[in-house]
Amino acid sequence: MPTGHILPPMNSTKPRNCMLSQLPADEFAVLAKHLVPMELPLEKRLSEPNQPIEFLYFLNTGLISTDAVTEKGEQVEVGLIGREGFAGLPALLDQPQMSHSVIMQGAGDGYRIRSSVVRAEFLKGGTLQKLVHAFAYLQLVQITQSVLCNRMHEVESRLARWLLSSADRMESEFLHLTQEFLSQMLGVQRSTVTVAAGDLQRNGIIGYSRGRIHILDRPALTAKSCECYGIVNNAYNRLLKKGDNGDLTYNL
Amino acid sequence: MPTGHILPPMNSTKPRNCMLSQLPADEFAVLAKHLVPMELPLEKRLSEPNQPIEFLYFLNTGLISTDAVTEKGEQVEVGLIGREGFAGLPALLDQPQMSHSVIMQGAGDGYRIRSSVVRAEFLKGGTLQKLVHAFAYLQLVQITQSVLCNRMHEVESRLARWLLSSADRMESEFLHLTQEFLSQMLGVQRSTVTVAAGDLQRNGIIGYSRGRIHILDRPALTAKSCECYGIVNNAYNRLLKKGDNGDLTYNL
DNA sequence: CGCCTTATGTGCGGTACTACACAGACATAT
DNA sequence: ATATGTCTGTGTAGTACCGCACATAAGGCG
Repeated sequence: MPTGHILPPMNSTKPRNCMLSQLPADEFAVLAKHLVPMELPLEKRLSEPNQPIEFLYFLNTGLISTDAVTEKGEQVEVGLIGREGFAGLPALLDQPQMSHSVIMQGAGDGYRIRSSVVRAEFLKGGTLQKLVHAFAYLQLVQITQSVLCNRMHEVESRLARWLLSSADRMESEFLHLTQEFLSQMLGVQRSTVTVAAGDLQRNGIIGYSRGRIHILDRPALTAKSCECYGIVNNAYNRLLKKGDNGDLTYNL
Repeated sequence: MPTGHILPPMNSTKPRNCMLSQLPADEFAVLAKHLVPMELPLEKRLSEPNQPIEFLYFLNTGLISTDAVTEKGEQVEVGLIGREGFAGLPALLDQPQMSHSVIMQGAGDGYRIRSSVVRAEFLKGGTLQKLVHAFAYLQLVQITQSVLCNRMHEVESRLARWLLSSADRMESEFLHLTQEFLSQMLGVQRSTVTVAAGDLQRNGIIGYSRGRIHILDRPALTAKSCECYGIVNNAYNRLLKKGDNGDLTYNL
């Protein structure tokens, strides 16, 4: 039953990553041998655009951001990943690369594992496959909604949506990001973020200073966000259940 | 060897849909019993937002557009599907719905099939699963790039990208769409499309009249498009090979 | 403490669109 | 031939954001 003992540092505790923790013992055992626990500091890059995806990353804490990039250096965030998932989905689809950069957007820790190991287990069709499919669906919903959102909704709404989603995945109302960083995620000018964030600040909805953001009034922030937040959030709530003990599990 | 004989109307010919045609005989036989051939006229709706996805659609000819929608009626296209794939991917991930509307954007024909049938076969892990993974990857690349494109690139480039992609999937330089329709796909005003398309027309790059668009100068149109076209196109070319006989096959 | 770096605020001209209105061109039905 | 609907062109006012420049503030560190 207690499977975590295989892992050196997180000894005798189950991974907080909810895909790993939800695996039956036999499936987990296969992966556990290859999981390398590690700290994942802010802005650590997990994979580079158009480079082979050698490793997957399963978070216990923290937040991963995947960003589409162009050669010109244009960059926009397309997805957020917390402990409900992992980075490197294309590798499981047998595709070694993507024009993405994947980066830690909230400091935390997790496991690195060679993608070929997970892929082999994924193809066997057990619980892991079910979990991956559910996670892939959530990513799909998220990215899809971002296509529409980036086209139709204005900066302040997108900022609100983005702060809420990040806080949800991080399970924390405190985020560490500068306006410069935010502007890259949202794909707007830094000074545009200043204006939008300043407005939220003046209304007491968020507080921030030098890269430390604190969500003060979540209902008000939700009201400022576009409906994209609700649509994506509903999908997460449909697929994931959070227990009183802090466990997060997929409804399979 | 000749598997098509199971199908009433397309008798003794293999489906042009390249996922179906590439299946080994035994896998195809399982699906073939349930495939319902049908004409798919322009603007036929294949699934409605937030409704159960009961059927998948595999095209032989024509073009499917998937669009993200909001309750307000905002709408933007997120993906194009031709005979290299099918509509209804979320159903294979065991998720019955999506806030998408799926519509025929180029008239054609194909097969309808109950999603549960395909899902059962998909989970067995044969060739079908490989094909679905490859197709899912292509959709992912496409959608992801659209997130960035919608944020960063201006209408004329997006229009050019979009015309090229549609023509690629349709395998035809003639498209049937009004500017009204185009404006919904691109998420801009109809009159904005008039201006952008008028510019392309004046430069002899495309010709159009009352919903009939003809690509006249593909190199010039490519030059007008943003690099998103190239990025997505490269992914298609990596994964799909087109034979001299018109066959389209995935490199598995 | 003063200095330097990093983060944030603010202003200003320019632009790519929006929102809306209306007119002309063409297509089809009566 | 006339009517009716559909598609396309054009103009005008307004706005959200860009692009850039520069000012201010807030730690970090000697």
